[in-house]
Amino acid sequence: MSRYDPSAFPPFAVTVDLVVLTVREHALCALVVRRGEPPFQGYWALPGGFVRPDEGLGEAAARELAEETGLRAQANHTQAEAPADLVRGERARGGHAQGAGAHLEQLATYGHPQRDPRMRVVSVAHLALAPDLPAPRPGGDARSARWAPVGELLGNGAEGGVPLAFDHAAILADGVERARSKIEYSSLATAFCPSEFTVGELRRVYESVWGVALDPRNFHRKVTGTPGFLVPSGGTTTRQGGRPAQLFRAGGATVLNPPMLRPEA
Amino acid sequence: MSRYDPSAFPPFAVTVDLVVLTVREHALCALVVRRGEPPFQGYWALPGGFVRPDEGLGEAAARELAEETGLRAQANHTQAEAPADLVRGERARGGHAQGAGAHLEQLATYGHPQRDPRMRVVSVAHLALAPDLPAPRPGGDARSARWAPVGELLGNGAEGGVPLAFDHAAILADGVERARSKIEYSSLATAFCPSEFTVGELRRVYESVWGVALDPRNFHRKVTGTPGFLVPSGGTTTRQGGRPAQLFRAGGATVLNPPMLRPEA
DNA sequence: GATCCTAGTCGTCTCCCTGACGATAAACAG
DNA sequence: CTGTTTATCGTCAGGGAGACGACTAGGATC
Repeated sequence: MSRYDPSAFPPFAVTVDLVVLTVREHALCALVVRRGEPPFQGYWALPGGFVRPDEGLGEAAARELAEETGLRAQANHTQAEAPADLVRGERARGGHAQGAGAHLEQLATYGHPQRDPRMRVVSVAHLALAPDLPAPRPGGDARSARWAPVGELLGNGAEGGVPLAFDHAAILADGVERARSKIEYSSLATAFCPSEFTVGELRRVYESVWGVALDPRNFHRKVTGTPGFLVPSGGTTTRQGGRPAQLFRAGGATVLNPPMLRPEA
Repeated sequence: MSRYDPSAFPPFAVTVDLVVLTVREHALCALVVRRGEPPFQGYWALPGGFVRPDEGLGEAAARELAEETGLRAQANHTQAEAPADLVRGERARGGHAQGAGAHLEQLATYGHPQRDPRMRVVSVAHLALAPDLPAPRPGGDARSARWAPVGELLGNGAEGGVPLAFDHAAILADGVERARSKIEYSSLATAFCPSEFTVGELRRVYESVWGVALDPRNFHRKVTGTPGFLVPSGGTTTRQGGRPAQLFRAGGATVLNPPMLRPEA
């Protein structure tokens, strides 16, 4: 049989959906937008949209991310096409002032036949990690958008929390789990921080994403002892009440060996 | 703007491509089929095909896997729709006689606009791990198929090895890298083994996938000491020249904590 | 049958990482 | 000056992993 018959193929709609995560007020938050039309009118949903005929999947995700948040994506590793104009994560983190940058990577693809009641839609979900935005008003267009704590969306306890449209709760759960596991063995937690940050801020990122408390002394020893994870930027800060802290920026290392251990047992 | 306009959406073709890996003669091998028509006529390619209008992505991958190898897929964790008739990996490994079973999971999605010269094709790649098949003749239909060592396909040294069709070399590379990293922190290496196997056979799986030599004594201590990884089945074997080895089957554990460490530094 | 070879299994020793936690440093609030 | 808060440095014990010796139990060879 002809495996790629160009004339007779079942047509699908292809979209990208975004799990955009940030840490706000010691809580892991996701960007959600309110749907203005059926189906799921009035429900909160992940931002996303159609992939255009002439753009790649990562490009579409970066475009949607920029439209929703103004963040310039730094397309990152993983698979698929990496357009030449998007630098790879390893180089980007070091080079640019990443004030408006965010980590972006492909998450997974969701294509259940009935996931959209109107037609066959395959959605390539992407995961974006962003520092806390100075402008909490994300939506670029008229739809309302907000940062919602993921615990609120997924329902950490008994109830399922705020119901999300389509299968977006599952997508969000997968994205959160990916972020949780990935900061274990990569330096990705720095994507939640501004370009300069303290060890304490980085520790609060880990604590917020994992939902645990970490020992400040062991954490400090670990992150400053891992080669390439952090490089001191020279300055110090006096943000909150205590002793001024040394400022760091993300080093060149992308993988952490040995990894950060998530306490749990 | 209307994000999900059902009437005007750009149509895409959606396919699944399979990275099917096995270990044969102390080498990691991938299943490739020869293309009988243009483009890339005569090239080796990954098996795959169109997703049908009424089937999910995992279903399509399982169907293609069955068509090409006769393996019954055991759809595994990760995201996306898990049809009710496909058991999840954790339960399946324990329960069934897994003689004809293989691990199957979604890998990543590739959608560069020009990846197929004829039309816009988005391919949802899947990764399958199978034990060495008794019947080395995989193809179900007329096309020729073979198990090729991945080193041969990807060109571990200077040259790029056998050229693969489309972007299949990149997909294969991603699949191999996924397998290499995943056997570190999961019990997935047992998917390369028959239902009963020895510690030595499992060690040779790790050695073949990673391309390194492991200390038999430390490996034995590690795998037998990890709770839930292996359960003794009672029997022993006298395969090759040495002392008979104890037989095991895969235990219920899916994640390895602490992980197997891939020597490298 | 004695010997060699091969592969499997058990132990030991050391090093390094981690978790637990005490102690000191440097800011600010009263 | 004293208490509070956060940052940073040190110490100590336990566990896991690498290096490697030793023993076991089969077949092959002489």
